[in-house]
Amino acid sequence: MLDIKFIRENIELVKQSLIERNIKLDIEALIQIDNARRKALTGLEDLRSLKNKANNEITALLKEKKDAKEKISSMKEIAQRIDAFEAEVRAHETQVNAFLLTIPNIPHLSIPRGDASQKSIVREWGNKPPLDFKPLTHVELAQRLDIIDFPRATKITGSNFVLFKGWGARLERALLNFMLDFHTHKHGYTEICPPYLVNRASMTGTGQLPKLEDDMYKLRDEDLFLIPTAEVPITNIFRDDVLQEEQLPIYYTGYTACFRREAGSYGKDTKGLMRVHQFDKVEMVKFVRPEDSYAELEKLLGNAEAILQALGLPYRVVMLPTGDISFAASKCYDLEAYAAGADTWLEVSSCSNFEAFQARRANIRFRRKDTKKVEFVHTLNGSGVALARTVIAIMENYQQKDGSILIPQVLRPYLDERERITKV
RNA sequence: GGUGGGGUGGCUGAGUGGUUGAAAGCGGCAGUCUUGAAAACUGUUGUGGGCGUAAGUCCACCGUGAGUUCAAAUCUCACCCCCACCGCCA
Repeated sequence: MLDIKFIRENIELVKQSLIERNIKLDIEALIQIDNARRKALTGLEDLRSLKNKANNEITALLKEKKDAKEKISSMKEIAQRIDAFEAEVRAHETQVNAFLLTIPNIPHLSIPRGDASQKSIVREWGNKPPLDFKPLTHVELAQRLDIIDFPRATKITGSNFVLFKGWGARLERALLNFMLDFHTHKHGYTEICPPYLVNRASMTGTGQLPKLEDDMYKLRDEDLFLIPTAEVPITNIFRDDVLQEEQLPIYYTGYTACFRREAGSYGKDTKGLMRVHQFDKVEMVKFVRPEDSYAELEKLLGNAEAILQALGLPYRVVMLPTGDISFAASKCYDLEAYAAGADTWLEVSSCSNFEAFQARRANIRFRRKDTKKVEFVHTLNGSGVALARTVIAIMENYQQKDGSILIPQVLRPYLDERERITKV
């Protein structure tokens, strides 16, 4: 969320950012509502001031055992006018806040302007596997090796759910353990295992609500949602808290399943593991001082890249343009892993700096050591990395002519030191 | 699910209608004393917002929301959350 004061002082900047994001919002209308709010607020506060003074006088009269009847009855009318003003101020406030929750973050100056076609490729790492045969897709491989059972997942739950089996399930678990170990041992993160259900305040704090309610799985009997990413519970750890400057930066990582309805994306990327309603992901979340957040973003990106490098997966780093970054982000890099079977790049990580956008919504602040002043932290997060698509990349890039899959070296300690997954 | 207790400032904790933004203690900061530190003593110490160049001034905030009243931390109602015990259960 942006500060209303900031918006008032930077109207042109905010308007420009909306154009660059291709979002239509009437900022002038917001300013009008806020003007009305301020006007009513001033009127209200004047009356309240009057009331407070009168109440003190009444108190004094009563103490001296004097008659205060006249004074009291004269205040009745004031009280009514205060009630009317309060209702007005409240109505305006509700409108302003609702509007503020729909305004996206301001894109950082360093990112490309324009729609998705303007994304810029920052760098590529690794070489595509030199396969001397026609590679299979992960769906075909999974079927032959009997490690993923799509039809039965559909029977149990519905379409676009997954059931891993045998070495497929082991591979999933190995990847999670490997990534968590890597981030905690080598990158200084503290592991978190958070709840998978969160309340409305948490969803609003990180920016998923109110905009994306249709994309969430929601409980019927309670106002709780299944998390779409570990970002939500982990970022909300410090909701409404004041941290000490010395505590920063804070690095958290955690594995959770992630649940997404993907409403409106039917027919798109529906093959196999590409776009599923439940997938596993290791997430990294940082709480940092404002002046450090862009350096921290680069480090975060490096932490995610290190995973792909360790797994030996060729990938590219993409900087998203203004029209393609998420609602809450001001700058975002995607990591796209190459998958040989489909011959395509798959988004396996998204690393974003939210600056104070989430912190303002979730009210996450810290106290400066020297000035003692409190201000909002900057929050960042990145996938480190998302599993379903990483599994695609591993299966397709490491497939062998005989239909088996070579296991990346770093995963073997987690898989009984096996070299490959073969048909059982 | 049942019963009982409770949500007050960074923390502990008083406060049941009228200078209570809120006692006291702890913690923090500044000072006195000291070669230095500790102790002791003194002072100070919440957040957000409106108006104002500023000094300043006004308003709000005692879980959340509504209500009663001239006046609410204090009374009423609803909701949320926490704790304890019982029941159920991985």
